[in-house]
Amino acid sequence: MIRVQIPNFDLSQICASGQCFRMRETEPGHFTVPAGDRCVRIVQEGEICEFDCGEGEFEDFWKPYFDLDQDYGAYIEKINPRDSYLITAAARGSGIRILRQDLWETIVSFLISQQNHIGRIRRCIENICTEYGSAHESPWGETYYGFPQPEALAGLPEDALKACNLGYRSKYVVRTARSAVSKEIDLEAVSRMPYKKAREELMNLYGVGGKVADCICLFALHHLEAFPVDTHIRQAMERHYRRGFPNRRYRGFQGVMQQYIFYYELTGNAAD
DNA sequence: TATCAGGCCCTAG
DNA sequence: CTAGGGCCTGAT
Repeated sequence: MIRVQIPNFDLSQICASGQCFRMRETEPGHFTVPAGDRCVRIVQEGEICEFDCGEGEFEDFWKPYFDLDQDYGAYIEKINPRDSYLITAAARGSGIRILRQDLWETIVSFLISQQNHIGRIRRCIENICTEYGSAHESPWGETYYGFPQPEALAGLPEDALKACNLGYRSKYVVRTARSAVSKEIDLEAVSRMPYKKAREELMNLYGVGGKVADCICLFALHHLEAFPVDTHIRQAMERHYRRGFPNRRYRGFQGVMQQYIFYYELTGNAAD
């Protein structure tokens, strides 16, 4: 059990920010976080968190996963004080972190996310894990399912994942799994590429367009300059940044700002 | 009952 | 290169 104090860290916000579809708040302040074949339980009260794992695993895996060494207050301080919209959005989501999720898992997750609702996205991924992932025993005695490797999906017929409720996205996932297994795309290599190159490479995958590629770059590869534009962000841009988002000012960490805006738009901003 | 979700593919012009 | 139809399913 690891007990730590972390400023600008709020698991509820991260859970709702939609970067990770497997993370759950089981009861207020109690979280289960699956990642790849791992799983950890965390209890949060204010800035104090208790990670239900050993120190080695915390340092080596979860600390980088949640980007805990980064000072997000520093990002927030760089926001233009005259930009009241972004100031408000960042205040609302000040506990958000940009995660470092597994590349393969993130590719599949965001292939599934397109033209889809969050609830269904979660169910789809859950279905895939229980159907094709391997069972594991958690330290606290629960069995959970890991995320299946590409090999587990590459041999399926293209529409097999419709049984997991993916609909027309089934073939996107299966074909992408085949590309990974055949090394048509080298995920190891992609993970070492700079943003633009990685984005370009990912867009060669069947079903991966610009928006999905940016989500993968941001939420798995930690390219903070990636700025995924979906319908919510597009609307926010039209309402608040008619002259374009000030990319110059936030160069290199626009993705962090995107998350503040996305979370703010998603969780409702009626209290403006 | 229609519309449209955290898009992308494909085909026409 | 740009525009527009089609696509699974389900929430509203």
